[in-house]
Amino acid sequence: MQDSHTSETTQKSIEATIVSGILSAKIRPGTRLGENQLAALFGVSRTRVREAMMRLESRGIVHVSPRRGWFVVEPSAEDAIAVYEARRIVEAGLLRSMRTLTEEGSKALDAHLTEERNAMAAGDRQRLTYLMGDFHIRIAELSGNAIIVDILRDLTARTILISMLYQSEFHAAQSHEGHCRIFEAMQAGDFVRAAELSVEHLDDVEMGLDLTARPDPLSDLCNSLSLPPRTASPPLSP
Amino acid sequence: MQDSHTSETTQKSIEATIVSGILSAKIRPGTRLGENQLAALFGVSRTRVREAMMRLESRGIVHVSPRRGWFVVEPSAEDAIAVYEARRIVEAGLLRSMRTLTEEGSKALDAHLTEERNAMAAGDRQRLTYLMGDFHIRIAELSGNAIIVDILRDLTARTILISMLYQSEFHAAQSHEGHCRIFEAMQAGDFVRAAELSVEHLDDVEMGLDLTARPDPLSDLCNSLSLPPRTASPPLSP
DNA sequence: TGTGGCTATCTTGCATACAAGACAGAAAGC
DNA sequence: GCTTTCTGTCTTGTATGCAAGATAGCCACA
Repeated sequence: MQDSHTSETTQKSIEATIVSGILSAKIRPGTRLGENQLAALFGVSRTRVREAMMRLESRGIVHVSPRRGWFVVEPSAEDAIAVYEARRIVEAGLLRSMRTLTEEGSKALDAHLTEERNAMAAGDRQRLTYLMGDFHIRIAELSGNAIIVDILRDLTARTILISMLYQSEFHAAQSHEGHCRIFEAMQAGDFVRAAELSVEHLDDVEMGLDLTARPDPLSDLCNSLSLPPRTASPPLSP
Repeated sequence: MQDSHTSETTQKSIEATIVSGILSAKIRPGTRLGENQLAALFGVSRTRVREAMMRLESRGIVHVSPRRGWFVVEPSAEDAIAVYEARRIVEAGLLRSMRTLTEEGSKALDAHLTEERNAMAAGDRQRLTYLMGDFHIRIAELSGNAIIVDILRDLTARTILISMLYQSEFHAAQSHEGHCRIFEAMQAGDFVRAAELSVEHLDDVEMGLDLTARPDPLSDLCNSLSLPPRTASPPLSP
């Protein structure tokens, strides 16, 4: 699910690969997604790449600058606020709609929180970013409602892009603590409390952002100079 | 916004036209959307039609049957349940997140409810279907959150498709009454109550569906025989 | 009369070709 | 040295061509 070019290039693998790359913080906001590069990477023609880009655009993941190229979105401060507001609405509504936490669900969340702890102990920041977002998707999966899962996956992807732009430092321990408290409320069957905690948790994370910072203080520069982004792994190299 | 081929064929007009057609119940579920037909209708090449179809597919509005064609989705009974559940989650979360109802918002909703009454008096069922769905979108617009508006628009489109498949008769008066009660709660500033009423309203509508009915008892037949659907206006004729 | 298979036609899937615009870098002028 | 302009290159935008598959209708045949 996370390597680029499998032998069988299925219909939506380009789309899924890019979203997966964002969710695991391997693709930065503003990353250029050239049709030719992607076509070569996946061994297909530009046509199919464009179709994937169109779908991703309708999901709010990429945007096109006419005759310049496709870019992973760089959410503005207003966008960031809207995304967090949307997440509060959907996640609180979701938790409030829940009635029971199944045994499997409890185990799944427990295992997830253990993974979070392991990643924290290992200092694996990229994996941690992925897990912190995935927790909320896991909760959506408990509901069994694929529509909500899709919505939250896309919102989480945008959240990760936002955090890469505006989050000066990563309070992983605090987020993990928030997740644990939400889980405890769910285990206690108090889904109203879980919803409230979830809203507070999202408020906390949003408050930790520096939304006064320009979205692209020097990532623009990097792109202009055709330099790779300032992280360990280059965006889409095989 | 509702006629097919304007002189300026903008980037997303195909997409918007089809969604608009569904929202106003002019396009039935299962309607075949031939690439060639749409291309001719909009005066563009199949390429752009395909791009619009791709975006609509990612929004859950159409689906493709390989080498057979594009079709407006015919939600299954399970899909219908998931859509209503998702709407309850999002709309209840939305209303609970609201704090005030502005003067403009109150006027907009009031005007909308008047339109509903007018359409009921005129017996304009198609317009009524549109308005009944649009009420919920209007509420989303009050929040000023474009993400939530988009989500609810797509869910509403699917809701209308569901009602065309499973709703034996249309209790417009009952729905209108529900909308009025939600509006009253909002005017009173009681958004928790408004959220509860919204959930009940959606429950009522869902209960009015006959989900045991097969999704396509004879619309399949109509398509197979290349007959127009059994409504007044043919799906996409100019 | 019913049934099986064949073919003609129509559909989408996918690649490619060409056009138009944006950008970078060089060259020219001041 | 600085600015301006021009041109080559690279990008996406769009149409078109061809191939593969699905379907319908016809024909042969039992």
